Amino acid sequence: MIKVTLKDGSCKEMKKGTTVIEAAESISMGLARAAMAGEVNRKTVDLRYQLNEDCSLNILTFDDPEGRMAYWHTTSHILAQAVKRLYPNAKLAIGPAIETGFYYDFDIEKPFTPEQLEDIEKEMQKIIKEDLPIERFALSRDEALKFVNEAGETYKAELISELPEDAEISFYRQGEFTDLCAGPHLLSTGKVKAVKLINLAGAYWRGDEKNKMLQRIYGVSFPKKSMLDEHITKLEEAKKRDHNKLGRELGIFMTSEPIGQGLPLLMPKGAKIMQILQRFVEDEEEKRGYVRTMTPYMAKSDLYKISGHWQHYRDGMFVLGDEEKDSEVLALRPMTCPFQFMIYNSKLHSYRDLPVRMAETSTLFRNEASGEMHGLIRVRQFTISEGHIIATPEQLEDEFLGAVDLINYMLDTLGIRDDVTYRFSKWDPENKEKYIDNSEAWEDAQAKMKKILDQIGLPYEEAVGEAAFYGPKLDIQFKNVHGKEDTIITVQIDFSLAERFDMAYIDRNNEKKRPYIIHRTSIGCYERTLAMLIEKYAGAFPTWLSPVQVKVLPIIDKQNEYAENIANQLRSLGVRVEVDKRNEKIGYKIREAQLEKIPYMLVVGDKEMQNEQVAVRSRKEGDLGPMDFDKFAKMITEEIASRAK
RNA sequence: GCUGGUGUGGCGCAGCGGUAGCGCAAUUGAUUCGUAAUCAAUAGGCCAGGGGUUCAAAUCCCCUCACCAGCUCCA
Repeated sequence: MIKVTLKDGSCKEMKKGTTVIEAAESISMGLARAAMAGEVNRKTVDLRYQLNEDCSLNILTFDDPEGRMAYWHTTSHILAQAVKRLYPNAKLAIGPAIETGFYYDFDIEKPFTPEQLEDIEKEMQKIIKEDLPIERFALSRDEALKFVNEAGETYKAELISELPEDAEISFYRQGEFTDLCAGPHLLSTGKVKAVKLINLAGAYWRGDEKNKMLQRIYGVSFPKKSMLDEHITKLEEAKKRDHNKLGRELGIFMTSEPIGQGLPLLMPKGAKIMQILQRFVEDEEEKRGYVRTMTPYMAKSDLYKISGHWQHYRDGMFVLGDEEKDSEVLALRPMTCPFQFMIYNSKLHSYRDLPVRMAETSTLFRNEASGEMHGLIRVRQFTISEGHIIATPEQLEDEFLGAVDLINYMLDTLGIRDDVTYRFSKWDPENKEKYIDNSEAWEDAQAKMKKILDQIGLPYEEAVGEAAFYGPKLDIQFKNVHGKEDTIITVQIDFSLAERFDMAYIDRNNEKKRPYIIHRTSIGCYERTLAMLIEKYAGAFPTWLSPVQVKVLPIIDKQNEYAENIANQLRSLGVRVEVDKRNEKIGYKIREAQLEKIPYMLVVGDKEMQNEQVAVRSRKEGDLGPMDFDKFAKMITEEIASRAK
């Protein structure tokens, strides 16, 4: 007998060799029905796993992330089985569970059509109905290779051949279908209930664009139909917040075919929000000791050759002129660093001058690949709250902390602190040609950064291979409505460009020293941040950010003059106001203002006119009733000044 | 850049070989009205652009451009 400690802390004696599912059955049949996988001594295991010694056991259900993963992973096998039944020539690549469901990659002569997707889904339903038991078996590496080669599964063979020679390789079989897989898996195909194939996409084998493009099918599944319906509704709701749709509907931005891809036009409302953000950032930077620069939008290739951008990012730059024919070529700037470095180098610096904090509201140009553009998130021209801190090694830590503090202040004020995650982006020592080659300096800079991050106590995730070519980064990540993560803000430690630009300061002992450089943004790229704010607030911005803060709605034209008067008084207080003088009923005017997501509507009729009042209607709370105008003016100006959320 | 999908009046869509339609918005007129849509009339489109097939193309084929999702990339 062995002792098994359960989740609630209780201890249960079981026979040696009891499987996880048997253990679950001994607890309750309900739990056994819901069981998707097990967790033994904190490691996720299959339901078929045998308990051979004293251990802790937790039964994972669909409510546990790992349980859900097992459920979705099994569904991906059902997908693969259905595809093999309908298209026996399809070759299997990989089919993992992901955060939002699962996918499977196939190599098939002709890409799938959406109609075929329906057929595949139907076949999956059949497989579920057949309730095929899922069996696990293991083979030696050689046996496994023989097995998949006989089946003609060349992608699987490639995967197996890279495993160590003594590896024991597991397979899962359901009916006529067998797949190489580490598991865990459910016990039979009938455990899967509601399935939906979501979309089709191309994906390179092993994520490398040099490899063949495979056909990827994404899907999701749930133990109950109602859960699937709920999930689909949620996806649809999220799409309604899509900045790319909402931003256009609300007249924030537009695109135009003759202007070109990745070149959005900010319309009056979008430009107003941008200006508000920009003033906010610039004022705050000034308070925190930054000086401003304004540097050229282009430079000779010579500059980028010094920085290394010409070598690393030539393809991503808009080059003006022909390198073959012209004696010199210019390029639109893809970043501001070398320009600010030139300003730094314009004089000799004492250690007493440092740190130098330079900021610029900087328009940049990057020739993103044609398939990359997305609304305001990935564009070819954008404006960034760029800046560089030149510091002595002793100052590095404090300056880094200061940069993070500024960022967190921005995130708090915008009300998005809880919507972001922090990523510590490191270099990839396996891929040296992507980076400045100095292993020692990399490890040193990363160690310094890690120390600072740990000291602040930010909950960060490490990401290998995400560093800039000149140094490690702290990236602030935001997930868009489609669940895709983008970097909005970044702080980088640069140990190498000071060398390339021969930047220096004179220390206490009258010796020339290399400074450290921190590349940082306050609010990131304005366009991207705007996109994020649209999605966060579903277009209903906090009052201080709203392009139109108040709409005055006269009930009939008799009150137009009073309405204008009210509007002008508010304008003189710095409030952004419009008056709706159209000959429409009040309900209609309210409806339109509400759809435009304007924070306050002021209804004015005879009663208000007589009493110097306004009937306030809040976008959030509806009719607030009549209020003295002065009181409303005080209320809204305070709300704006405090940047209330 | 790659895979797939989409492109029809300002917006949302229908039409898928036989003279371009609906809803909303817009404009004009009437209505002077108290918290999410007043009534009526009118106007608006070389069906993304170019080429081809056909007696005939929004509709079929080819190319280009743009938009969407995914992959790859992202200083």
